[in-house]
Amino acid sequence: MPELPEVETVRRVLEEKISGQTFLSYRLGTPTFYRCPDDALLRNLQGLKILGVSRRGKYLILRFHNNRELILHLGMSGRIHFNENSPQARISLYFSKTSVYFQDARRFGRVMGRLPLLGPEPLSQDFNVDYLSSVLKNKKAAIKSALMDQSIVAGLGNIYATETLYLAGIRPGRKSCRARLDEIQKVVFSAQELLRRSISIGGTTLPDESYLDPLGRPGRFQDQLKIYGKTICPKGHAISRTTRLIAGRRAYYCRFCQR
DNA sequence: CAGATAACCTGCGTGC
DNA sequence: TGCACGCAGGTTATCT
Repeated sequence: MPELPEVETVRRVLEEKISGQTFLSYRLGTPTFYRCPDDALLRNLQGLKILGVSRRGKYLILRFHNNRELILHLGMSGRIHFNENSPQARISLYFSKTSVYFQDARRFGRVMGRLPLLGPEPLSQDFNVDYLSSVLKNKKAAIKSALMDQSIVAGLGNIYATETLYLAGIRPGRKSCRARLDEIQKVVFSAQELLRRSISIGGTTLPDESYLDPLGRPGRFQDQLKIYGKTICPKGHAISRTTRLIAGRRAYYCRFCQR
């Protein structure tokens, strides 16, 4: 489900709903995430006031008093909501006035104490042509793999990497080191444009509705996708797919618009 | 050591 | 109807 714009949308709702409240207790589901949260980590946060909710890449950061943090990652199917009746929640967080439920069918979500090492935020000044070209120039891996590598840039997943490469006119399987400077400029610009526009309308909710914000609202960016999940590109060409897997999945692209 | 691949886990749609 | 199979927005451990 969730890439940067969706996580950012979740962050905004969460911050609005729980800032200033005290973290009272929690309950783990059975089974919980497949990488279980550290019980001591959660225990040690009890009684602390939550100051706000931040985001880094696809990670949510609950900021507590005393510089303490709780990191959430939604994985593929994770969803945050406030509905009382959710016995299947993998974890429930009880704050003084609000209960937060973390649902996650596939159990790939995570609750942890610290962030992993991440590349720059794609919407920050640090993500620019100089940076990206210096990283890509020595890499032979497919450019799509590079864009989805969270240690290179934090927040792009399958949907936004696919769309970015379409807008930049680059095939997903192209070797990173074979991207020209003007193309890398387009990658940076397109990714930022996509992410900004998507955030402004609540992210992407695909037809299966596996992403909804914490209040159950869908995003609207799916209407602006150019090739992800499509059979033809905006110019009417049939979409192709790579025979080889790239970053573990088949990559979709237009062989006329992308070189 | 970079890069590719397998594994983690559950649910849903498809085709036989 | 039942069942095997493929596929899904992600990360990470393990290979080559």
